[in-house]
Amino acid sequence: MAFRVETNGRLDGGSPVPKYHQLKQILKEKIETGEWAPGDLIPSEPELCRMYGVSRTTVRQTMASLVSEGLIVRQQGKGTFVAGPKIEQELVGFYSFTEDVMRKGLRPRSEILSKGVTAASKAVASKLGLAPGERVVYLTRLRLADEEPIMLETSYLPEKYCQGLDQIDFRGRPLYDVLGQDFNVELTRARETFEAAVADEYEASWLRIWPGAPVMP
Amino acid sequence: MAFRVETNGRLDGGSPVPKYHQLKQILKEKIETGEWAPGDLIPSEPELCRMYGVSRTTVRQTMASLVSEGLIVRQQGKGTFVAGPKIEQELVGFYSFTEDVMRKGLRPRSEILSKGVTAASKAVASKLGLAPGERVVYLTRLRLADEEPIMLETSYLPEKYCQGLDQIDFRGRPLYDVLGQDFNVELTRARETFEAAVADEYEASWLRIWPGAPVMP
DNA sequence: TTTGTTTTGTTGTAATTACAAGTGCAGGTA
DNA sequence: TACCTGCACTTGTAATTACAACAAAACAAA
Repeated sequence: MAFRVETNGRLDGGSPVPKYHQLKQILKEKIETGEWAPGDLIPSEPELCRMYGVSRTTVRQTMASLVSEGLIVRQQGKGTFVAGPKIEQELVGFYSFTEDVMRKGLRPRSEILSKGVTAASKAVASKLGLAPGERVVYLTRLRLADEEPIMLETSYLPEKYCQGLDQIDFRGRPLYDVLGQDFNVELTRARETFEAAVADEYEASWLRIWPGAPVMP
Repeated sequence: MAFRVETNGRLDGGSPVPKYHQLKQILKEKIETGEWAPGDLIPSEPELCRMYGVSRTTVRQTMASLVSEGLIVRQQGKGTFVAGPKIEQELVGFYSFTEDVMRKGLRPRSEILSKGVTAASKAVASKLGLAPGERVVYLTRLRLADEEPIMLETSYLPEKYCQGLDQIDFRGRPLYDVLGQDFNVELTRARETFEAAVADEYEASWLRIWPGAPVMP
């Protein structure tokens, strides 16, 4: 006991399962069990090397895999952080379709297919931290890049944060801009669902003919 | 001219854009232009090292990226091959959700959210090679793996190939099985749209509460 | 206080080396 | 023929080294 080495355990080198995969499972578990919560800074590469007795090569191979699975986010000079659920990632990480498309040199545009206010379903309410039945604003937008339909997006927001949202014309403006400037909504309380990120030809043509279909749950 | 070195050109080391990214663009272009066709065996790692004057580290970094984008497929001992287009992979390559899920050791299940017959819109008609207004069968299914909603899928098929499809109970059976055995439909005439391949927790709960929403265009 | 510089710690890029493991073939052996 | 062994070639795993790029805090100078 007294001389127990401060390490989370060496990885099994003789095992047929590669070290980077063993390490990946270990880190994955820490994330999934909540030992490492979303937003947490996780140990740096050199620390992990020491903790598990592997080279930086192996640690980085593990990290790359976790990044591609969307479990962690890395930032040069700062560190590696546990990613929230994808939704949160894109919102809290300040994902903006408009900016994203512009960065690629394309012209972004949104078509509002439907919007309004409705009572929150149980599922939506729980995600937004509301009581079931509380009123939420919904918004379904077709997002286009250079007039090419790219994404169908449905957003829910608590109505109490968005009085008058339906009068706003935010075509061409990022939704978060509108909310931030005009309503000062706390971003972390917004949730969105994203559908159909695929942009293949057929999907596009299918989206194009959508008139204003009633897609609300 | 006479002594031109047989190489595809060294990469620019002084450039701010990393070598593995430069190489990635080069290989990507060869694939997208068709110089390397789907199924082709592309140069081995040592060959690429020689051709572009980079280390195997860099080549492998490039390859990993292309694999994650689905442009190439690698096989230990054999080599690296150009992957077909995704759509083709999944449809013409006889993609079957049921088989795919079973291969992963999970129990596949489908819930039919809506089905019926309608007149083909112009867009759908053109994709299926029909005259506008011809009748098509539509089918919206929620696909589950071990009771976890994974995919929301809408299929269109020409009615003339599918007389009586609505009487069939194909829960648990691959759609192509049903069509192949009972209707002998030519697979290449089928088209599908895939939505929401993401399986994160929130998306799942959102799908779960979908009663049978009218999602037809 | 404000600004600029240095230092420290982080991830990113890259080369090099070594061996393991899968594939296919050529050649030898029973 | 049938089987096996070795060899050549492929990708996979892993350690090591070096430096670049970025971020933030600590520090020094105006």
